[in-house]
Amino acid sequence: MVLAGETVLPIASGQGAARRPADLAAAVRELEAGPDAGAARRPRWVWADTREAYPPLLDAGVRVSRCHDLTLTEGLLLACEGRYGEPRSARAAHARLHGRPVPDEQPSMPGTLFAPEPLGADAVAEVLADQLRRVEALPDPGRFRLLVAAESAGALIAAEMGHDGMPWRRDVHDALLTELLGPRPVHGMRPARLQALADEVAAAFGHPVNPDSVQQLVKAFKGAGVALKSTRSWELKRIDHPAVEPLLAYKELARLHSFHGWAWADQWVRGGRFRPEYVVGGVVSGRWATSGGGALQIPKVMRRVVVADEGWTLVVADAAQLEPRVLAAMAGDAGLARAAGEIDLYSALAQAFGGDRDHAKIAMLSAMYGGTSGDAPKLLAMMRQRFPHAYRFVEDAAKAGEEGRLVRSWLGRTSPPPSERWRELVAGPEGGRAARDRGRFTRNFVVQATAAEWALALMAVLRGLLPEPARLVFFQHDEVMVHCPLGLAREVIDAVSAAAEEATRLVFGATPVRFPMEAVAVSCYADAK
DNA sequence: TGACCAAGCGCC
DNA sequence: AAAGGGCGCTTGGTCA
Repeated sequence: MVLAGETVLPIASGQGAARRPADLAAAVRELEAGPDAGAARRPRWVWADTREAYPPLLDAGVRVSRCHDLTLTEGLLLACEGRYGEPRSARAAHARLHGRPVPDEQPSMPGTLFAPEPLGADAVAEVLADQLRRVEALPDPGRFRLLVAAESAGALIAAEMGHDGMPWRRDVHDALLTELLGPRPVHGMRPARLQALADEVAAAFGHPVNPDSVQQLVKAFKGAGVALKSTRSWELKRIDHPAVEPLLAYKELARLHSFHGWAWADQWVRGGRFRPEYVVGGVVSGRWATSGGGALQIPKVMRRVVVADEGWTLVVADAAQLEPRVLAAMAGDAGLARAAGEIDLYSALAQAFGGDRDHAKIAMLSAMYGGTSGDAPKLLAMMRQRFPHAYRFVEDAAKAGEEGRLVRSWLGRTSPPPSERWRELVAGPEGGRAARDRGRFTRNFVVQATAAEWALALMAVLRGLLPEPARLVFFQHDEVMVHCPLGLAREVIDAVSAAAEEATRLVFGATPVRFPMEAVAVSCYADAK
């Protein structure tokens, strides 16, 4: 079912002509809840961009069960086809289809002078048909279809989470800030506690220093006979000077104040809800990004501000050691898969290694991230010996990256090609360094991107299993949060486990690898761990 | 004055 | 506890 502007166009055969209902939202609601609307029979909505099409429906109280997002799909396809940089909007895709000049990528920001007419329903149907053809031409269309479905479901979920928002108690937030920083200052002033720490720093140096200025700090330490390469906190911790302690305290609190302080809450919290703007596929690996609100960087200390409504609860779940499990499943490494069949993967790994858990963890992370420092080389040799297939899998990805080739996730998300700049660097005297850097990136890409796919599948399945009026309200890479009435907690917790199993089956088929996802019901996010 | 970069650190 | 890949976001500082 195509939705373009105000037009609804059935594209399955024999379902009638395009129409422009007087009340679009009501028409969509009706089609979603049609007489024979079993879950599998509900329409799949095809539209240019979920970020534009869906929020008005949500505002009108309408939710859809599935969609095909042309823009997201175009991005996935272009990358896969080795055409990474080309504009990915549905409009651009349509222009290319007709051999017309392709419009520049145009973020639809408020205040843009030209808001182009939305693509017509026929054009949307044409782009869809073209995309479906291109998918079938890929080496593994089945997996890619799953990727498209999951990415599109993610777009629905992102819009819904932005609409519903995560519970955020402003009174608790204010109390926390006041406790740590002092009362809210008038605009532009430092909170009392921060000012006191800044004064302590100045006193330690014997002259005023702006603790927010790296330059001034380095100069001040130099004057005190301490040479510093940077003012990173771990470097500061190593030196002995009376300014260090108040400075470290200042840095931590100043960050809290400027990133997640009162001004942030004024902008992002309304009606007891924090409503971030998620960007699906905003990271090349397929992880989500945010375009405001910093939802993916909320400091742990802030978790006590996230409190369920009266009579409701928060079901919080995160996938344990997701990335090594993903590697085990992808590489088809029997030994690693056996370890990943256990709840605590690292302990199982340590047994297979004959070493301790910490070393097993370092070995695993080094393999996935390309670590070289400390004990990594020795532990990597062990990895290679014990888990040759898994080792080979990430080594191949790294080698591809070093040679400037593309790599793909399990479902077919494709890494960006190397830049011109990179090719120049690689040809130059310091070429080895640039090559190794890209190798580390592609090595990690195959794992991180596939982990993102699993998480997307998990959310898509979970969304379909949630009983009304439970809502997904937060997602952070491998962690989800559901807000629901207390009485539904058990059902939601079970839904999370079921969704993890189903996501694993969807993405990897039959595999001995387990993906444990333990959910807990808490009234406050801070109590979840 | 606005655009842009680097540093630094929060999250996974 | 960190290593290491990925990000967002703010501040200070530079440059046109």
